[in-house]
Amino acid sequence: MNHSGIHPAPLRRAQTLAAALMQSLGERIRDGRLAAGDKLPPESVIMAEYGVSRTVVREALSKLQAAGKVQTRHGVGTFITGSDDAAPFRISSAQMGTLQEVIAVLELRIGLETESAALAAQRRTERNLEVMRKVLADFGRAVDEGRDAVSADLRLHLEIARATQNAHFVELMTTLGSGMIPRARLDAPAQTPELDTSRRAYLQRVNAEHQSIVDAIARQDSEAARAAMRLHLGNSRERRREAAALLESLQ
Amino acid sequence: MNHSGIHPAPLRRAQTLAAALMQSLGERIRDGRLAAGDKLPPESVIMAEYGVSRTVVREALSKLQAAGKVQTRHGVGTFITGSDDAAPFRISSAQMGTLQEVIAVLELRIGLETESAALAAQRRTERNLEVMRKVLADFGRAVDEGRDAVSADLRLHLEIARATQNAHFVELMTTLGSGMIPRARLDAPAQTPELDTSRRAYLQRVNAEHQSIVDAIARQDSEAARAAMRLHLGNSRERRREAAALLESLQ
DNA sequence: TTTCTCAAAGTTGTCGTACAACACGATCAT
DNA sequence: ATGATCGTGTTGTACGACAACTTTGAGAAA
Repeated sequence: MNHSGIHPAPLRRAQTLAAALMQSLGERIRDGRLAAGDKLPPESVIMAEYGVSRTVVREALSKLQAAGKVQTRHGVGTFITGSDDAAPFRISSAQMGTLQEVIAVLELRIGLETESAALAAQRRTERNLEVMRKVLADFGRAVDEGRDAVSADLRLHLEIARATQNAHFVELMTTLGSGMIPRARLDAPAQTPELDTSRRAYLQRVNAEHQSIVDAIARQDSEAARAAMRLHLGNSRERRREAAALLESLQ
Repeated sequence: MNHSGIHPAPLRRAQTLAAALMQSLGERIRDGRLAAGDKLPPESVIMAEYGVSRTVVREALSKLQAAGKVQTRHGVGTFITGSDDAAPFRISSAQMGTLQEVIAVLELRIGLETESAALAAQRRTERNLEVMRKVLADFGRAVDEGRDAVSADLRLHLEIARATQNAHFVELMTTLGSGMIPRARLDAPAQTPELDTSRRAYLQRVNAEHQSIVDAIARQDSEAARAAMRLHLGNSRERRREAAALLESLQ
């Protein structure tokens, strides 16, 4: 069982082995350890390196292929595609399966949206403010009536992006948001009364945080807006952690 | 060999059976014959319908999954995901034509990369540092020898993104970076001696800023790293403005 | 009756083996 | 020297088996 060289990281199990392997190989590519045009090791070698079956290797390669990162030629091998100038950034909701992934995206949003909030405070129009306040009300109503509040949440963050008057923030936020929507059921009305009251309390805290962000933007205090947004997303990250731990304990 | 029902189109062989099957299933989804939320038939049924092995079916489903069109739940089934074709985020170099556009992207980068630098300071490995220092040296050499320094610039920013250990930062930075490269000629050796000395001075200031970012990351001072990065990108924005004004006056 | 337990069935995840199809380089016959 | 042929390495497909996970429902316990 001599793997000849450095054994790769032992594949933190994401959801399936294939997904984990895809992630690992994807990192190798991003890192530059595997450059454009390079030939990947044969499937048999990858099998040995990671200690998985060929089924798993092939599924991982298949996903990378679908993602446009590699290209396979029958009887020859698999090659890294030379990032054809346009390497579009996208996040599929499938990737948001694990808590790790959700947190990773939140980290990105912290960077993006704190700046977004600060710029919004400087540049928001009255119209932007109107929309924000309307969405804020929608959110509160959704919470009271036990409806799904994720959509209103997303709309608020999108409107803040719009208020920067910089189209890139809006586009990027849209891309990131599309991955959030399918998680709606997680935030949907809970089954038991205890969970439901806890959910309401949770959503009301979220709403209060939203309120203070909008307030800061309204009075054009960009540093306060930045801080409020960072607090909000940081709290979201912690709440995710706690929710995951809670679900774990209920199991 | 009675497939019991309507035999689907006999799979015009695209390249591989799996690819053909993926295409066929993808059409069913787009057609609306399979709507969002629907459950696909079990793999065993698809095998029978198309007369292919489970290997092929699984590879096809795997590709659809990677494309975000379906989602599989272990022990339950495969389901159509509600139109996840959310527009991917991309920036074409063609968009970077006007000064306004360049500045808009820089604003985005300020948000993204200040956070990136802060996280990098907390999480960077020794290997990350090595690469950063090497790239820093490359940059300096390129400046001295009058070569193009944009590529080294990009590589440094990419390595900082890598040091966050969060793949999304790398992916996004790669996307943003692909739009920067074609601007190389602007930073290429100038024609006249006066412009050349000014260019050198400019690039040496950039290098100094890079140095202080890397220093902060090296000593794991995340707030300093954040500030240094913000300073760097903010200065870049101003330098762009000045350069544009200069070119304008020479016109 | 109601609730809980758990056993069974249905489905996807992984493994292993075998062979077919393809590409490429080396070898051999002419 | 040249061309055909074979061998080897690699990916594509098939089949069978079992593990892991969910859901459901039947039976046991309250």
